Amino acid sequence: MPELPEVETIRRQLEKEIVGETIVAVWSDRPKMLRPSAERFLKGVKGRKVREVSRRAKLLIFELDEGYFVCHLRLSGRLFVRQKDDEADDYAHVILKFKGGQELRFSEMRLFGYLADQEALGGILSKYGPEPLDDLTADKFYSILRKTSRPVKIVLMDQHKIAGIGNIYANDALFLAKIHPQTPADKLTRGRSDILFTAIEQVFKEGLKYGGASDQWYLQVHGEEGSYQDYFKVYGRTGQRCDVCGTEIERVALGGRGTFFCPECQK
DNA sequence: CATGGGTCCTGAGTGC
DNA sequence: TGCACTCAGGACCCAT
Repeated sequence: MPELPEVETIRRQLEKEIVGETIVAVWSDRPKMLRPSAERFLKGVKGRKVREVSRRAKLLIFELDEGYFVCHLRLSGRLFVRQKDDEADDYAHVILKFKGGQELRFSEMRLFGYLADQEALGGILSKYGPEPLDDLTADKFYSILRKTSRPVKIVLMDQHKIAGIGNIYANDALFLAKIHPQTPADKLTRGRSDILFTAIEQVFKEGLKYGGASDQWYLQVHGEEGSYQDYFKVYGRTGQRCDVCGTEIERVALGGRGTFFCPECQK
């Protein structure tokens, strides 16, 4: 699932590919993926030029010469940069067509992802928590954790508390920090909070270094896979041996999400 | 405000 | 081989 490292990898690639392009048309066979509606979305972007591609949490933000729109990849979303005569992409439900024949194709098997204009977003961008690689500090992180007794993994994944952490990196960061996912957030000492904060930075940097994790659907803008999935520590590794102690990795459900940990290293 | 459950959607996986 | 069924999963919505 695209999390901060995957979305940031795509952002960096898009920045090189589509800045300066002018949107001349939008095609879709699933108009519900365009917000607030296909008609209004089209009206907001047609004829506009892409000035910059930025990111907030897991949202890609396309800054235009007038206004902006965003894209959320949710579970199985992919963005491909293609030429108009390139062969079709599976599950491509929205295509932005640029002047000159280049295209930005939004492929989304589960149909949870969306493109939204400013109007459809309301104020949601300001409701996200701090960016882990940017404005989050060890102090802020500790103060977030001590305010709730929910399991620490649930807190990590709460976008309103901290932005950009999803299931893969939450599991792997907790493993690196040797913290059990179910630990109540407010039971962590300042020292362990600091270790977890560093672990989050570490797994995100590693994810970025490998171009993201392509364990299910995620692909980069030309269809390449990332390779962080080859370096998963616990995520998706039920029954395999822990790299540190050799104990079998376990899986439990926490908040309805698959949760992976080493019962020996993470107590 | 904090918390937890339901919901969306479809391919993959399971059982027969 | 193929059918019917269940499940995963991010974030929003709603009830408590």
